[in-house]
Amino acid sequence: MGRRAAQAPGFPTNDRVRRAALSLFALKGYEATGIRDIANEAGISVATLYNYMSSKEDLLISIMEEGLVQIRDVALRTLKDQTDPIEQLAALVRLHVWRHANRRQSAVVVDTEIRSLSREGLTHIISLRDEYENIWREVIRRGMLDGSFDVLEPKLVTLAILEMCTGVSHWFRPNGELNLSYVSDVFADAALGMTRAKRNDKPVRVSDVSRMDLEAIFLELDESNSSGARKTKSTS
Amino acid sequence: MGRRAAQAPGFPTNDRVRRAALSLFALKGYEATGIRDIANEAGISVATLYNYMSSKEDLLISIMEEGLVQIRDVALRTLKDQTDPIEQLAALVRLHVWRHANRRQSAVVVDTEIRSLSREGLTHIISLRDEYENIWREVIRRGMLDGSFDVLEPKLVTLAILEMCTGVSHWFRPNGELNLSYVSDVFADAALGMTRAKRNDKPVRVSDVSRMDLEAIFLELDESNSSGARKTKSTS
DNA sequence: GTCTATAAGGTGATAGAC
DNA sequence: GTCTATCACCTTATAGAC
Repeated sequence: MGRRAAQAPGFPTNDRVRRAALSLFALKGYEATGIRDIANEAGISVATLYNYMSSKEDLLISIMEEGLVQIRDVALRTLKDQTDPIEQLAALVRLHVWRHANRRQSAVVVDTEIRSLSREGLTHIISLRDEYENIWREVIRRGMLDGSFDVLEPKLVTLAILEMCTGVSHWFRPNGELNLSYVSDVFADAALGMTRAKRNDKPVRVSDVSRMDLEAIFLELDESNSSGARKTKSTS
Repeated sequence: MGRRAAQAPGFPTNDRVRRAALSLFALKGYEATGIRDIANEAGISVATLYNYMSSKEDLLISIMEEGLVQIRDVALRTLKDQTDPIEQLAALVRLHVWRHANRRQSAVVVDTEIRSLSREGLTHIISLRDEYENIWREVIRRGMLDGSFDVLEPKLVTLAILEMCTGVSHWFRPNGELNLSYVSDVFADAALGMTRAKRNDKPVRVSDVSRMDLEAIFLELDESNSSGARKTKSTS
């Protein structure tokens, strides 16, 4: 794997630890990442590392929690601006795709490391994930009731759309040739097709729904979060 | 994690090792699985285990290879029976969903342990996966040319459909309340919606395409494979 | 807050007897 | 083919000095 240069100092140690763990967990996986790797990447010793976390698993839990809470809150906030299920579904798809592309590390850890959790943390994370999934389910359900969507099985289609969008994190590269705004259009259009979205008996395409400034939405959230910054370990 | 009972004997040791590794890799992940776990699950000692594999990673590679070769071959064989891209896409979706539900362990390992491979095995596995993806891409491409499909970006939509179907392995339970044949219908319908599949200018639903006996297809393959059984380690 | 040193046990893999 | 015993190293986590 080779020795990586420690991250640039200047950031508080607390942040450096989180970033180090996040990038290593995303790259190699939680099990394959040792606490020496984390300490080294953060530029501190193993003993010092334990001043910023209570255990390796607690660090994982807090990283996953942050990611899930963030996307859940963004989703809830965004849905308040719209009432049309078609607009809402397109917005959810864009948000989810954006996050899985531009916050890839966080998304990957949330998506793949659930199996590394042991009971205590597991129930907590699962319940957060369920909250987020229920937001989607509710939009699909309402769209079926008002005739916007026509699907065989709302529950399954919800999962299908979610998995489809989650997959973006597997191949999207921030500096690649694909434009993220375009990618999120393609996926929103796919979701509208999957649900057979219709307005006035006419199929709806992505060009028929309004767009949104994803960058701004997540930026706003980043700011409102960093003011009340969460800690991994309560320091006395 | 607790001590699991070793698998019933009767099967050749070679098979028991493969089954043990497969189920443990799928359950806990490759990194979290020790060679002692595998040996214990297979009912042999660690030293004996090394008579049936050359290394833990080689065992992983051979498991992933088997899974990928199998689904690739099933896909190729099935496509030969049909020429209509719409029928072909529905068939691919059904096969992929079926496999990710009924051969869940194999599918999960193939989908999640790519990052555990180191160069040597990685290139081999990636090229197999690319072969399989290209089968899908070609079907979508042909469907676009003959007017069956209408998508914004064939490459992205191919990935989207694949990821959507792959997700089935995350929640499907063989003895749960969902009927697999129904699930594969829902997903085939979703894929037809995503691609805006049309025949004679009318949207195609899953009820408009022919079904197939998935059970029989995979059974046939199991049999043709077990005759020329692959070995993990060449025994002198 | 940060370090060096170390505890206590797990890791993949092998030697050599039977 | 299968085993017991062992190697060299790595793992998470902590004690105690500064």
